[in-house]
Amino acid sequence: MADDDIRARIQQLGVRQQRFERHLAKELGVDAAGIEAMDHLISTGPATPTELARRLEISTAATTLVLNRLETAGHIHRERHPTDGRKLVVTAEQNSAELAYSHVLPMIEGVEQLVESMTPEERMTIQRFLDQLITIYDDATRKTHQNF
Amino acid sequence: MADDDIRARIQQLGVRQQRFERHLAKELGVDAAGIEAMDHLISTGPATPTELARRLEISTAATTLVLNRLETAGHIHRERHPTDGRKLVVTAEQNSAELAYSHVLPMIEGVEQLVESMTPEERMTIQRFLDQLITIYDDATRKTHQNF
DNA sequence: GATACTTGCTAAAAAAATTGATAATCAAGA
DNA sequence: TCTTGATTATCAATTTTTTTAGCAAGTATC
Repeated sequence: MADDDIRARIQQLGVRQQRFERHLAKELGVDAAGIEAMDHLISTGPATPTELARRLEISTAATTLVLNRLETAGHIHRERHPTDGRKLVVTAEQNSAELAYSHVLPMIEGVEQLVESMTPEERMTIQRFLDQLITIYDDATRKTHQNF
Repeated sequence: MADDDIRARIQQLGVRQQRFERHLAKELGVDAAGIEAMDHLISTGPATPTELARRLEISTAATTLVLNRLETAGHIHRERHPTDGRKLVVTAEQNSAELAYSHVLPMIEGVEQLVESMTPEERMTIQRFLDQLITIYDDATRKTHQNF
């Protein structure tokens, strides 16, 4: 019976995450795809448009438009790749990165405090739980694909 | 330091959830909004368009279009509200509900097994963790709103 | 060096959302 | 009762964002 409670909470968490992303997007004046791109650029560093397309799971054509919007807004800039002339390197502007980070900070600090408030055993429990949950979603996403 | 690991996992979970939803949408031939609407109708029973709009966090006009698409595809039907002539009652078709459920089943069973494999203490830890996490996201989403 | 692949972009079209307006209904109060 | 104001679902027009298809430039492989 507790399964249902936990599953309901997992779903609710997903709802909140999406809501937070949309909120962030509105707050910063960019669209949701732009937020995800910025997030990737900030947390993993510069990337090429194709890498971003894979990360956002949209076409490279759509990525071009996302980057156009971000560039127009002054949030990123594109440079030529030093060795591969076909590629570009997309980098988040310092100012925009800091602005975005400042908006995400409350969430980060909240999680930080929450994790710190737990015992090492609890942390391990949570970590294992999350890992297995991710695997479950991955498996479930592949499952029906394989009917072909 | 473990905070970062856990936060990364939380984010990854969100990515998988969205991916699963899109996968489901493609699998069933409806859009993501339609999936969420069906989910609500199946798990909480019939609802009015306005209720669905609130749940999906889109306008009632957009909801009308979502319902049109679902109705055309034979996944739902609309009836007049018994007491309030302005309202409609949207109900999921039995066949579609079962079909949708069968596609979500692998995920549900996975979570079920995962929860069953844990001790009562671990379950409580997870539950508290998820509850607090939801609260953190809610707070973070409100935060910058209140700059006005 | 010729051929095939990769990369990022453009253009046209499709998909889906928003905003604003409208018709029908309800709820209260004069 | 009737009228005023609010609510509900829809429609129409516009905007936003994505996809598909195709292309030009660069790279790699043979």
